[in-house]
Amino acid sequence: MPTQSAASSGKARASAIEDLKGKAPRAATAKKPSAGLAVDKVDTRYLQTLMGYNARRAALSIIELFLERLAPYGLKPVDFSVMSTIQHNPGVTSRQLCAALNLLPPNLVGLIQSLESRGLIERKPHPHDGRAVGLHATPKGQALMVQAEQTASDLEIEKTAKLTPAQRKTLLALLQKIYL
Amino acid sequence: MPTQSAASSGKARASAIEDLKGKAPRAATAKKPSAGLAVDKVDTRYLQTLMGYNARRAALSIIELFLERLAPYGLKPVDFSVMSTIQHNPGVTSRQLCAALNLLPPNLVGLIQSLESRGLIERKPHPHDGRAVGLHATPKGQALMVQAEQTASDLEIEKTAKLTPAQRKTLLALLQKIYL
DNA sequence: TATTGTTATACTCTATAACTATA
DNA sequence: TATAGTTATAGAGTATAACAATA
Repeated sequence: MPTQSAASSGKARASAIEDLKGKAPRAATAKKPSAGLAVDKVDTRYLQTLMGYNARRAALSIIELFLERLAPYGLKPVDFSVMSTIQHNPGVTSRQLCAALNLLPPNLVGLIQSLESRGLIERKPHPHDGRAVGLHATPKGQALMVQAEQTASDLEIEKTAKLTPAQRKTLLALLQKIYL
Repeated sequence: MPTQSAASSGKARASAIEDLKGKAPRAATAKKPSAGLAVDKVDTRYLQTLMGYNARRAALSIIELFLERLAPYGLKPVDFSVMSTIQHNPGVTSRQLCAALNLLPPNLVGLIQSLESRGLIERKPHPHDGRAVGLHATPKGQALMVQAEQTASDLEIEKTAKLTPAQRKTLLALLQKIYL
C-alpha cells in the first residue's frame, strides 16, 4: 500500500535527499519557502539525480531536432530506425526488427506497408521459413537512407556540440550499459 | 526534396558509415548478404552511434521498471516529476511546472486535478498574481513522495548496476549537457 | 496587449486479444 | 503446440486552437 507509515519512516529513509539540500548553490529561494511565498526559480535538482529523467529529457531534445531535419525524407524516428536496420540487414524479418528495436508486431505492420507503398522497401519470400517475409531496401530506399543517415549523424553532432568527441563516445558506451 | 541526387552523391557522403563496416567483430553474416539469404543476427551498430537512439532506449528501459515499482504509489513518470517538483518548490505555479518539466499547459490540468482529488496537493491563491495558483503538497502528499522518491532512487541504482558511481555521475552530467 | 489557467479536441503512440497460415 | 504476420481496437500520450479572468 502507498501511504503506509510514511510520515514516521520517511524522514530517515530520505537521508540522501536531505543531504542534497545543504550542498551546492541554492537554486530556489534561500530561506525556508513558507506557504504564502512565490517561487522565483524552480528547483529540479532532485529529478536531475535520476537517470531516467535525464535520459528522457536528452532523448526528447534530440528527437525534436530529428523530427525537423528528417521531415523532408518523410521519416520519423521509428521509420528511420526500421529503414536503417533493413538497409544494413537485407532480408531481415519483421519479427527480428521487433526484437532488435523493441517494437510490437502489430505496430510494425502499418509502418512496413507504408514504406513498401512508397517504394522504399521490397518484401521477398524467406529462404527457409514459409511464414516469414524478408525485407529489403530498394535502390530508391537505399539512396534515401544514405542521405537520411548522414543528416541524422550531422544533427546529432550539432545537438551534442557541448561534448568533446571523447565525451560523446563515453556517453554512448555508458548508455548502452543500461539498456543492452 | 528527399530523393534528390542521392544515388550519385550518396556514396561519397556515407564514408563514415562505410568505414564502420570494415572495423570491429562482425555482428551480421561475414560474407556479403545477398538477396536470398536469411539474417542470423541483426546488426544495429549504426543506430548505436546515435545519441538519440541510445538515450531513448536507455530511458525506456528505466521507465519500464519505474512504472512497475511506482505503480503502488499510483504515480506514473509525469505524475512523479510533477509531485516531486511541487514537493521541492512549495507554491510553484502550473506555468512554472510546464517550463521546468517541458510540459504543455492543457496536459497538466487533468493531472493537477487528479493529484488534488487524491488529497496529495492543495491549490492556494498566489500571493502576487491573481491569475496564478500556488501548488502545495499536503502532509499526505509529502509523506507519499518521500517514499516514492526513495523507491525511484533505489530502482535507478538497480537499473544502472553495471555502472560505477563515478560513471553514473559522469553519465548524468553529460546528459544534462545535451538538454540543459 | 500579454499571460494564467482552462476547455475541447485531434492526432499519434503504444498495448492487448485474437485470428491465419506455416513450422 | 509454437511461431510469423496480421487485424481490430483500446488506451495513453502529445498537440493545437480558442476562451475567460487577470496583469
